[in-house]
Order: sequence, then C-alpha cells, then structure tokens
Amino acid sequence: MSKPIVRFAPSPTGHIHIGNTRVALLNALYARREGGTFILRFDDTDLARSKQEYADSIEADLRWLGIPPDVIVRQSDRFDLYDAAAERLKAVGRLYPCYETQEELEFRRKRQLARGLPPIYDRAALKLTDEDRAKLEQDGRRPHWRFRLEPTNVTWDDLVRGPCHVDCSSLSDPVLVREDGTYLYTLPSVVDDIELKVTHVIRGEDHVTNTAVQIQIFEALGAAAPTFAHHSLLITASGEGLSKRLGHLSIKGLREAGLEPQAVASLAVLVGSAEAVRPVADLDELARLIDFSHISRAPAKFDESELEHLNARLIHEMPYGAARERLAELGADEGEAFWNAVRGNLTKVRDAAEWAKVVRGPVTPVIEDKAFIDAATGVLPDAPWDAATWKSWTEAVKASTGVKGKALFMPLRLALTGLDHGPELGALLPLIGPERAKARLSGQAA
RNA sequence: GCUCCCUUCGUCUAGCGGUCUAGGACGUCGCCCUCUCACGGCGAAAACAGGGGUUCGAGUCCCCUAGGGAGCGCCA
Repeated sequence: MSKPIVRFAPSPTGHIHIGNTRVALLNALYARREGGTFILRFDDTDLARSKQEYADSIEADLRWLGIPPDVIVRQSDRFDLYDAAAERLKAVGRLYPCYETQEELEFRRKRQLARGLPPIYDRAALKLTDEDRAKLEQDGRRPHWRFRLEPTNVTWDDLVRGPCHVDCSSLSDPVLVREDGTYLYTLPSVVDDIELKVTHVIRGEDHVTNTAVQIQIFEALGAAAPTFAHHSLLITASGEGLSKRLGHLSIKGLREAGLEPQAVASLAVLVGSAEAVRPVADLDELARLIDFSHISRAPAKFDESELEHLNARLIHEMPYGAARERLAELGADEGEAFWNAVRGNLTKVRDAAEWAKVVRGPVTPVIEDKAFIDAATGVLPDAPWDAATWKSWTEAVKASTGVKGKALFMPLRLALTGLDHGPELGALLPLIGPERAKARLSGQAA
C-alpha cells in the first residue's frame, strides 16, 4: 500500500480546541507512523469570517503539539481549481442554478418542519425554463448553484464505523456556490482532496452525512473517493458538545495554563478508544497506539481535570534533559539533582519555581522552639554536604536532644524551608547548602 | 419533526452466543513505604439503561421504550 496522504482542514475562524486537536493528532500521527504526508489545509473560502490571526494561531498550536504540517495550502489560493470543477459539473448537468432567496428557503424549511416533514429542498429550480431564468436574471436575481444528488443509497466502509450508508433521497441538493459566486466548503474540499491526492479523510462524525454527498461529487468529477474514518466526538463532563466558546479548552488556553503538549495529546488521542488513557511522552509511541477500529462510536465524555493528572504523571517521570530548557526560562534551573528531587511534587513544570526559591532563597524560616533549633544547629555537620548529610545530622540531633519522629523533623523542615510539606530534605539539604541553612536556622531570611 | 449512530464500574473502555461469579486503566477508599506533602508498591469497593423476544444458553442476536450524540444551512 502506498504512503497515506491526510489533511487537517480547519477554517481559520477561531482558535482550535481539544476536539479539533483530536482530529489533527489522529491525522498527523497516522501519517507519521505510516511514513505519509500531513497536510494543513485552511478552509478559508468564507473570506468574511476567516482571519490570518487565527491561521497563525492554528499553525503555532500544531507546532506546540509536535505535529507541524508537511504541507500548508489555502483554499483562498485555489479558486481557479474550483471554478474548473464547477464548470465541469455544470457541463454534465449536476450543478444547477437556483433563485430562491434565503428568506424563502428559510420559510419553506420552517413550514416543512411544522408539518413533520424533513426540511428538504423541493428542487423547484429544476423545473425552471430558460425563459423563467432569463426573466429572473432580468429582475436582478443572481443564482446560487446546487449539486443534483442521485437518489441512491451511498455506502462506504468506514475505518471507524464499519459499513455505513446514507440514503441520498432524504437529503437536500447541497448548495455548492453562493449567490455572490464564492464557494461553500463542500466542493473545494472534494476538489482539493482529489488534487492533493488525499488517501484518507479522518474527521469527526459530524461529517458522516456530508460523506455521502461528497462521494457523489467525487464520482461526478470522475475521481475515486478516498478512505473515510469518522471518529466519535468529545463531549464535556457535563454532557455538552465542544464549541469555540469553550475558551479555556483552546490549545492556546491549555498551553498558557502550563500543561505539557504530551498531556493534551495523550488525552485527545486515547480518550474514547480501547487504549487506557495514560500519559505517553513520545509522539511516535502515541502514533503506534492509534487503531481506527478501536475508536468508540459513542461520544466520549472527557474530564478536564484529567488533563492535570496526566500532566503530573508525565512530569513525575520527565528526565532532566526534557525539562531543562523550560526550567531555564522560568529561572528555576538548579541542576539535575534539584529536578530529580522536586519533580515528584509537581503538577506543572512551572511549579518548580517555588522549590527553586526554597533552595536558592530567600526563605523566611519558621521557628517555634528556638532552643531546639539552636541545639540542632550545634551538631550541624561540616561541609561539604552530600545526600547522606541529612541522615547523619538528624541522628546527631536525636542523640543530643532525645527528640525523634515528627517532633524532630518538622521543626527542622519549617526552619529550613518555611513550609510544612515538600520534597525529601535529604535531597534538598545539600542544594540549600551550609551557608543558607545556617542563616535560616538562626532565624534570618536567606 | 425526520434520518443516522450510540448506551458495560464515577470516567474511558475489553467483550464480537457458552471460557463473564464481566477484564483493564484513571479516579475513589484502605494498607505499606515515610520527617511532611507528594511519588511509589499492594489490595478493595464499584457496571451489562429498562422491557419483551430468539436460543439448550444473551453483556453478546432481534424488537420496543427511555436516555445520549450527530445531521437535516447561500456554516465548516
């Protein structure tokens, strides 16, 4: 089998969210695993709503996720192609002009709905004579163009959903070209899939009905339809669908919240599949876990708070090398020993800054029993300090004061770090060092 | 309103007629580790939406009901 060519085709009319990310990742990772090509195609035929700002943001999000596209195309650059395809469809009688206004259509839909009928276009325009059309044009009416569907039961074998069928006699002939001559998404999508030799269309199940229409267009254009894979949609824990309104679930928002891209990717790819949702640090490994036949057909409820858990677990095993650059950006790069000491206490990498401050200071010590702390200071081992220093010191304190257990350790922790919780002091003490430790034990902020 | 899809522990799911007293993961709870909070280890509780069929036998097949999702745009 040849290398797959896939595409992620957002319209740049907003920021992408975790639901879009699922589509992007499934496409990109599948292509990566199979040695194929991942195309980012901006479906920006709606010039009024598309914005460069959003296109830039989508590209940045994909890079952050670790799936930069191999190819980027813009539908707004490709109108010639669509014009040619439209002409071809007109020539074979599959694209016909209609003159109803949007108000008329809206009215008819409402009336059909009210009578319990599906709101389907009645194809009145097909009955128009040349004279009728000439008269309408004379009156200043401009046509929009519909694709004439064959009333067949279109079937395909979906990689996720298995055998699928849609009865096209229950569908409206789709409008392909607007009154102002611009294109709706349908025709450009099919034309580009043909032109770009897309082999697999991987997208959400909201496109299932569109697929039947598109298969007819592929055929009308003399092309073979690609393979389709329609995955289930994500819904929030409270049961609502995802929309662009959910700003905090935008990739931008998640990034700004300090989450790791791998945490987001792991959830987006694994939820709603037979694979256990778990943090996968390596995108190649995540790619290996994709199995279209094991993606559920039911909508997957996902819990945002799971993102934090995933993130924490990712960080607990994150090697210093992977964290180093980020720590430096935070001004919290205190070396490998520091990272290994604190990572188990972190939920986000940025939280390391708090512990860097504990190590580096200044820390305001908390001392309740000055006599005890003074006694402990008296038996402080000489420099240099290492991982064993804490143990030998606390044993000396125990021997000289008779204090043990929590009563021994907690006052020392509070004096040294100012906090009642945190990483093991055995690891922290050498990082704090004799100078700062002595100052803190004497009650000074250091 | 109509069409399509779906319904197994709290959540994501395994299950494709007997191997299911229903398995895993996350979460929860308990125990262990331990100077603290975490991490880690071990263990426990926890589900076949409801009702009819078919069958020797149903989580698995069929029908109905209920619930959920999607679609029915001169949006994508």
